Amino acid sequence: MTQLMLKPPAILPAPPQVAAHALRGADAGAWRAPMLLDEDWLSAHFGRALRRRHPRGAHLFLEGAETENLYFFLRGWAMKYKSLLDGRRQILDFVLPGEPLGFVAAQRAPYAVEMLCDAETVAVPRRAFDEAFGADPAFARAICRQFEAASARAHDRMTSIGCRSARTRVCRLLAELVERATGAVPAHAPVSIALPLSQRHIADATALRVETVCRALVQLADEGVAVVRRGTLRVPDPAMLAEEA
Amino acid sequence: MTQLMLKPPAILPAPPQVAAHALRGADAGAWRAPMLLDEDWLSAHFGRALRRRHPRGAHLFLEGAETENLYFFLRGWAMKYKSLLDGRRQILDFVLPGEPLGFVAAQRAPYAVEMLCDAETVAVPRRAFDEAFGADPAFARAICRQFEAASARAHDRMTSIGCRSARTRVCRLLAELVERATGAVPAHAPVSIALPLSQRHIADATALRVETVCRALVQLADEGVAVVRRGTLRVPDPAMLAEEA
DNA sequence: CGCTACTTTGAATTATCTCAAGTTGAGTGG
DNA sequence: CCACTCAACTTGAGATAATTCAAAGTAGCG
Repeated sequence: MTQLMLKPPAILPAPPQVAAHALRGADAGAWRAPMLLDEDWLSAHFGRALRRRHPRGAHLFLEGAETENLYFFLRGWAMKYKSLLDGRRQILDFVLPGEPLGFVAAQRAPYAVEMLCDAETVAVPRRAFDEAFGADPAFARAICRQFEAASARAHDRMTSIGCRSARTRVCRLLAELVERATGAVPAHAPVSIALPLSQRHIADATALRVETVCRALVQLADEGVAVVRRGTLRVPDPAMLAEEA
Repeated sequence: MTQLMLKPPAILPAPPQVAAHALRGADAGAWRAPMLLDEDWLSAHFGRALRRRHPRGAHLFLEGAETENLYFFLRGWAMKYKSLLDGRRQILDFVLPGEPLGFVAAQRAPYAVEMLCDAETVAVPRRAFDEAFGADPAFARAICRQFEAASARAHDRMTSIGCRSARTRVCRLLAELVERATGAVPAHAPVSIALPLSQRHIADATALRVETVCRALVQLADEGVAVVRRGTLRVPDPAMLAEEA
């Protein structure tokens, strides 16, 4: 009954370049990344599925919360993070349009989720999700696939944080985000994407301090490798950035 | 057709304490952790499932390999790791008896898997696995659950590596392994488990250098928090160790 | 018994952090 | 339109946890 709504990102056509807007947050995420789970299909499949809008800074849920829904991102970026007792924060992953969010087994959220810009989601009640998971192997597989991809990203980030220099960690993060946002493998053509992240966010994702991130970004900008300015990331040569990472 | 072979670890009875053997590797993992996926059930379910023995140091597969099987660990420990060009190695996770290993979506292994001691697995051909996944929602859910748990561990480790001191990172790792190996939540009763890891392994898992790990372990031993000696980890007070982590 | 890998300890080095002090820039309200 | 505010960004200089390098000690294994 379900047509193939699961497209491997790799074979998707490269999306159009997004214009570089000066407004951080407002326009970030307006362009839709490759939609792994089609919205119409979601609506049809989950009768009680609820479409929701979230302002920048809103929490979808906090760490430890009992979540009654799972979510699919239609628009906007979010971050998964853990807070530490000493006030530090580790950003675990980012959520981009087209990606699912939530847990099948865990009762309590192992991390918090906060919107990085105005966003839109489809909330699916756990029960409906469970039914779909059991009834539709293709759906189950797609979810599993997403978990696997998230797991791979977690491993990459762990390796990055554990083994690489500050500069390299920042490069890797930027390269990853460009690749995920554009859905394209790194080429030599210049790319520009809306990046709804402060240096604080980059610092918390790479396990560096803001000052260190700042120094790295200044250096990268000087060298023309990558320029982050006013909510926009410009990369003259993504392949070069990827190589650095 | 499938009886409930999926038991949440939390409600399992605490397993018997394993005797402290002096032989690293030989006896490590001889005791079986809570089996999430029963061996008999696996055999019955996957006709072509193949039981295999692997010596310590053997690779199940290397990073980048095209794996034709998925695996379930019956006995022994293994590690998932990534190798870096400069010779460094990041251990991503450990695999304990009762846990599945493999990828549904990825064609190529994103990490290598090496045995930490003599081990025994059940290899399930990808095709058979896929069929079971589609045919049996309970199985699919169990797999998803395991992925989720692995993902949570990756997030914890990322946070640990990114935000904590050398000493704390080592404590967290030891606490995690004790909890996974015994299947029990930390109590005040002394615990001793076979730990088939060298300091090198601990270093690569915590993103520290061997010397730093050594210094941390010496300190922990002096304070009576945890003692690692000849393949055995003794923890006088697991609750205290957990608190430290 | 001797090789090899692992562990331990010390001393010097360094990447990153911390602290401190600007500067810039977006948003606000007069 | 300007002054004000607050947060984000930038830069410098000093502190430090962990690394690096070096070397000795120990244990496992053929």
